[in-house]
Amino acid sequence: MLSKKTKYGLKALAYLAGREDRSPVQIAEIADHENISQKFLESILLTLRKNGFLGSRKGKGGGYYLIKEPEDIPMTAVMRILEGPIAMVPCVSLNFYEPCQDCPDEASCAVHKLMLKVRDSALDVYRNHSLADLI
Amino acid sequence: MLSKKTKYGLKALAYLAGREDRSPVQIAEIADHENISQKFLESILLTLRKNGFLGSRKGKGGGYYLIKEPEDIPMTAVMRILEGPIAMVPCVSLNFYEPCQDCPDEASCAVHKLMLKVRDSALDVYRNHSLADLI
DNA sequence: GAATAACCTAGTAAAACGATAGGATAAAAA
DNA sequence: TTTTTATCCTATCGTTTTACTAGGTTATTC
Repeated sequence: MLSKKTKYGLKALAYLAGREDRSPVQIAEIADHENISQKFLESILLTLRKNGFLGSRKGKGGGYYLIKEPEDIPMTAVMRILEGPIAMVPCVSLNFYEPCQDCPDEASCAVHKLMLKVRDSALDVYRNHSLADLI
Repeated sequence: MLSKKTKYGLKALAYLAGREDRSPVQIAEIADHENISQKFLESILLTLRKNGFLGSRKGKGGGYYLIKEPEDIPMTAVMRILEGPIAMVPCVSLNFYEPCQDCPDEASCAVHKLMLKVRDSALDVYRNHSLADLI
């Protein structure tokens, strides 16, 4: 299941991407428009900024704005920052790999083989979409 | 992320499917072979039985056994019982549909469109695999 | 009737989730 | 310079989910 954090983050990014100009938009405006708790959204936008997706300005006329063009923001990157691994098990994750405690041999693991295919199929979708496709 | 419940359930089913005969196998044997807590596995096998995937016998020589041939057990069915919805958001789920509170219009929701594609890609994998493919 | 092994309900510790509180900092306006 | 505005940041908190565990019940076999 997609966390609310990811869902809200995607909606906020899509909202920013859908605007004509790239002038700062206040958290309150986004939260209001997308029906998101403002405080919660605040923390989400903060992590998006810290990870290079957004810029921000304080004070009057401040807010958040896209730092790159929507076409140049791949969904793989966004999903990995917001949701974490795209894979359903750490042992098939490209960016968050971890071996399983319980299985002695990955190559002969039934779950491993299936989950590799599921990961590849999801990856295929995310790799072929940028933020621009969300608008 | 795949829950341990699902992971263990898949492993147990694969273990049963990989045996030559369909005679009952004790929980202890499966738990031992797959490095799973026996009590936890017990509850998982119980739900698999209640959902028509397994049969069981009590007493000496008892245990669990596959009720159908592995080829006839689609991964979609197994995943839905063990893990729940295949979709990442309820609003794009075929079997567990629920509307979102926060978004007024599904058709114009950025997340909705993307998650539909992700669901379809995952569904494609599960639909093209049966338990037989896990061995 | 003793041993065996599944059946079943309940409970529980720990982690994750979805926020919220409240002040600090920076920038613009007065 | 002071006030206002809006992000920055850390900490906390209630609820839910997860991953088990406990302990007794029932059915089957020997």
